[in-house]
Amino acid sequence: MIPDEVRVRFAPSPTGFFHVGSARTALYNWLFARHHGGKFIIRIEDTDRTRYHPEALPDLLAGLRWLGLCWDEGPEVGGDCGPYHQSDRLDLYRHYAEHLVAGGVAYRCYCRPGRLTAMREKQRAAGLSPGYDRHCRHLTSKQVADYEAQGIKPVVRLAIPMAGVTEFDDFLRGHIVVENRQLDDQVILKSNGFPTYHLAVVVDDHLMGITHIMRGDEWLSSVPKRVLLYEAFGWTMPVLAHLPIILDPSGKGKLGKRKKKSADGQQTLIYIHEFRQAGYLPEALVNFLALVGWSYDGQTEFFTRDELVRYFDVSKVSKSPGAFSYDKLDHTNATYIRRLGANDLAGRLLRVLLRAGLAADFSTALRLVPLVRERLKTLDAVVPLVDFFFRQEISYDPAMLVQGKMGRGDTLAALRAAETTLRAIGTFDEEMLEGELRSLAEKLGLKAGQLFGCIRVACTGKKVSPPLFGTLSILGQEVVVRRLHDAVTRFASWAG
RNA sequence: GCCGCAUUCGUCUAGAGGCCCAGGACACCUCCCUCUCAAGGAGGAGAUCGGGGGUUCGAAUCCCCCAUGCGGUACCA
Repeated sequence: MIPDEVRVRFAPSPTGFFHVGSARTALYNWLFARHHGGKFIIRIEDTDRTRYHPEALPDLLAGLRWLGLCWDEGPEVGGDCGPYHQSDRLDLYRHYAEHLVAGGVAYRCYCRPGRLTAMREKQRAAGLSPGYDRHCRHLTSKQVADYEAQGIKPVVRLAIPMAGVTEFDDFLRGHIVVENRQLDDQVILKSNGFPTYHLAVVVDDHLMGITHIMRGDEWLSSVPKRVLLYEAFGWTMPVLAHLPIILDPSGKGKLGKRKKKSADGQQTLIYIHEFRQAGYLPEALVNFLALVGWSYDGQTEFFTRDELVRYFDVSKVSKSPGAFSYDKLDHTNATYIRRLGANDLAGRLLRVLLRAGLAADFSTALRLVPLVRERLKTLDAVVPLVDFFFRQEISYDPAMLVQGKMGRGDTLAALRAAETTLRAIGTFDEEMLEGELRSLAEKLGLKAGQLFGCIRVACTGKKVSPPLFGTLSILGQEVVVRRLHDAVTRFASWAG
């Protein structure tokens, strides 16, 4: 089952941004390769010139690198089986297509697109399965000469046997049998000289020595055509495993290629660069993605990359599609954030803060870490949580200063007392602050929460903030006193 | 329409004839902790294993039928 050297590939088509569903497929291939000490190859399937998107390839490679899915052969790294762009391998496909035509397994077809659409419409109207009517399968040499004389550029079609069955084994789904009459005489070489997917993939997988193919379920029904090609070439087919697709959070449809709102109106992220920008850790995304469709023991939820490599087993991949749960991703991400070392987290947060235009520095970021670490689902979430540390002015509705069961007079008195107390305090560390403010609350006849809430709003402009004493301590006496003073004046004029 | 694949708590899944009146995780609820929000701790609710037939002493696990969902049916991948 496992040959001397395992070679797997991830073969995306550069038609759009790197999608999280593709990323999972890439991940499984990568894990499989690493698990078996084999090679992970990237091949770019750019045979559809009409759907080609120039930003797709850079986005893909950046995404793979971000996720840590390094490849052994492929774009930018080269390898012995190149080129790794199908558009650079056109001669190869033509050669093999020609070989098939010569062997009678394929034939040239001169039908024009108009005739084909009309034919399909008629078939559909008649309640038949649409399919090529094999008009050109047995042309006389005179007919061919006529078409050629008219300058029609032919396509090459695979001549599917008229009867019998094609069978194959899928590592996950078992033995599958399809009747040949269900199969169409698929185009394998387009009139522009480009191959279609079916030919290119077979030729490349063979030439590149691919031993195992793991790809999305949507390809399962095209396998018989490939079996026929392998047979025609006399090549042995790699081991196939068709992976279940990833569904959107509702579990109803495929996680879309396009950005759309989920049922609850939340923005859903689907491209890898979006997860990156939103502050997900690549290691968390990898951990999460590994578990959509695969499980180790049904118990373990967190795996280091090495553990993933060690434990990954394709035979334990689920057969049924799974919904993408953003809640679970957030949970995984939050857990990874909590486990990060302080310096590491500080560095990552610093980048986010700077990107948000806040004048942060590393040492402040490091001091912030213990205050925010347990409160972040994503790195970006740090911005609204701590922005007040880096702003000169904060703004808020003075009404927020009034805490539950407090009147305006109480509030004003509390703010004034807090200002006085904190102005007079000697050391501005957490312990001292807590002691002073607790006794102040007592003196004022307030619950600790009431006083603290009041100060919180005055100093952060928010009802929710990191723990108060740590926050005040980092803010520093000068800023805290100033903000309390501002609060007193603002509140006085607002309460009028 | 035709063909193929799939179907265990809302979601991700464990489960490969008795260990399962189905286990874990997310989400949800309650309580504890508590300066807010989190995190953490302790509990709770939630699946007659899509439905119906078999096989068997015994089925979520094997077989058949049906239903539903998804995918394919392109000079797209």
